[in-house]
Amino acid sequence: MQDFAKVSGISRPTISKFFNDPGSIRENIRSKIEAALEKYDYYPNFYAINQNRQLNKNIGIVVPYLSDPFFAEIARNLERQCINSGYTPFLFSSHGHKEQENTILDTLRSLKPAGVLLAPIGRRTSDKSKIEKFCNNVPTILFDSNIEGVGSAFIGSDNFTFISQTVTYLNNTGTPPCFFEMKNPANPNAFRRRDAYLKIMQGLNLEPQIISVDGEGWEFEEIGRQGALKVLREKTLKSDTVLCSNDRLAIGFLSACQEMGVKVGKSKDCDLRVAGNDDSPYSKFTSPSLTTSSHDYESVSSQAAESLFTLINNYDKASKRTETLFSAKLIVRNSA
Amino acid sequence: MQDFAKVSGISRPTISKFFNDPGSIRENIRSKIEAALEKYDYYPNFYAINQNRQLNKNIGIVVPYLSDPFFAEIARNLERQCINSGYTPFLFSSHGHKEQENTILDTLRSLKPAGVLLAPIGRRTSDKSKIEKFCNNVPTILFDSNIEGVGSAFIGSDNFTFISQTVTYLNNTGTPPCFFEMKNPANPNAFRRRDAYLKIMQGLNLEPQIISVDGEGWEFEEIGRQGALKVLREKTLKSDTVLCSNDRLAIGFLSACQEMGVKVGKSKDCDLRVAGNDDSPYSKFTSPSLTTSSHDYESVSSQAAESLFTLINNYDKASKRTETLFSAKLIVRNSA
DNA sequence: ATAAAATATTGACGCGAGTTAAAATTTATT
DNA sequence: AATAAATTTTAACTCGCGTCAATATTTTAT
Repeated sequence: MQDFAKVSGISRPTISKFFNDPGSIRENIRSKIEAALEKYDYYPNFYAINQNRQLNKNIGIVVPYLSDPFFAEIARNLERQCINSGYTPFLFSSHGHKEQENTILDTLRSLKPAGVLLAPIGRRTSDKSKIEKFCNNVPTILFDSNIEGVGSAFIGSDNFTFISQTVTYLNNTGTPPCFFEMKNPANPNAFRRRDAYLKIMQGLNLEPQIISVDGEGWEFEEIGRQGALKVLREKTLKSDTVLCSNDRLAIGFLSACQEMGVKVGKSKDCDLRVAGNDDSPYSKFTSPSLTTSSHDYESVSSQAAESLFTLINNYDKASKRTETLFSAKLIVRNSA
Repeated sequence: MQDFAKVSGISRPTISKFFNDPGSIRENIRSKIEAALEKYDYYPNFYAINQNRQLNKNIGIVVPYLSDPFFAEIARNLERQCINSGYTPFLFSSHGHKEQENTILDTLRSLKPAGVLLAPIGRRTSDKSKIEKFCNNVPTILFDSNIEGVGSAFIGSDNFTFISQTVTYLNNTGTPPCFFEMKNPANPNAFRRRDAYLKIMQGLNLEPQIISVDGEGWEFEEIGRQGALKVLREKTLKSDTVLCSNDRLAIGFLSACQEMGVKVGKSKDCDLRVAGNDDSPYSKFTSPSLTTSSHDYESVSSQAAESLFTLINNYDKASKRTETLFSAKLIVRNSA
């Protein structure tokens, strides 16, 4: 930078100011710098920049599993929000492993970002005390999956409305649904959905049936398919309507139905109605297209990002932890 | 680190050595450090670590669009490879925009990573001279999408085998296919696939039909669906067999067929056969399940990672640029 | 026990830009 | 034109750890 300052005819501190906020220096000086920049192709060193800075512009984004289209979509939105607000996002995926999540937390601690947007792999799976300690050192907003009392805020979707809307709809238009889920879900929202299903069925004075299928990991479609094949073969379904804990399981379920010659849909000649949750980008294109509940992706991500930005700018002033839940929107398609 | 050295009773340079390679110091000293680490929870500063280092362990991974399941999958594999080899991967998505790709390149230049795995958004879309300059400064391996002469190596899939296998198979089992694609594809491999289709049909002495549908961006399913609806309504298909340029378009095509009551499959009562390319994670679960060509994800990613690691360790010795293409594997399912 | 080899300690410098305070210069105001 | 206000320049310090050379201390081999 010293060299660049010399050749551009501007003092080093001014150059430094320029890179932090080009608007803070006088027009004629700025254009001189810009001209020199064109000519000499200098770029500041990331490590040196951040070494002795009080507040940098780096934001960490952590999701449990980036190959899941839901998280891919959320991550994409969050990155965009950060970029638009002048931050540099660093994206990490825990790959569904606690160890990886911990490693990422260590990396981030060392990166000392201005803030972090964290979707933990789960209250029961994550290393709670580690995350707690992390949040005490780095301004952090939790999203998607809540850990009570941890982080400065939580922003997510209201799993109860997901289920209640759909159960009500399915009940009003036909048989009340049974609930199809993983016995050991990778994502903790599944527990809340199961609870919601039970509560709502109870409220409607209906007998619940929960089908919990085997399988570990994040290959939900295959797990759903295998589970559905089993259920369909053994004919253990007590209802002709199935509500799946998430869309990816539902996609697997639909695939099994096709394989078994079970016709899915709303018309009279159909054997089964199947609904999902999450409105994954692929649900619109299944055969039949999947009836599901949609996250308010846009609201969740913009709210999470906004919360983090204000948190960053007011980190000294302590404020109460907030939890924000966005309601689901029922998306009626052809499968139920 | 000075403080930590004091309380742990070990000298600072030794602590420094410990963090760079715990195996390089004596057992008894190491365990002392580890004990102190437990007790005092010290972690080194990322910026300071990298500031005055000759070779760091950071690797940049850049993909054009992370919400595309193909890139999500490749990125996941690449990250794993890096982690397993002791590197810290930093993942970036260009979000399909040249400007974003350029910004990422700037960030990476400043990050001075040991190496970069880059999948450009495309020979025609990317800022070629910018990428070229970048590659002169940072050890870079290109993957997925080649830019002739740029980077130290290219690793990708052989688009020709994708198409040739499938065309041959479709031709042998029924009508030769027409080719369904985007007029202005977001991913440059589409051009190679189109060319391959033409060449192969010519070689077989068959009349090609290319259907190029409108639409911009990365929402391939919807683009495929709209395009298919148009084609099906206008009955412009000259063949009862459709080969789609990629799986996501095919998924949209299948969705349109379902909507129009067109039956897809291999049996006699079916109207159409549809095949895709890429073997996206969702293709197994469509109705009917999608016949497609599979990338050798594992080989591409491990080869790309390995190439980068050896490049990093031999950056001084100049070696010739190599191009490695992995063949596709035909995955016959029910749609064709 | 002694010599040789391997490792640890001491002390000091450097990385490259952020940051600050005082002095010098430019621009804006009266 | 004189004064006040806003920027820029100068000069120097800082950040935390990598790195290196000389020295001291282990460990291993003889």
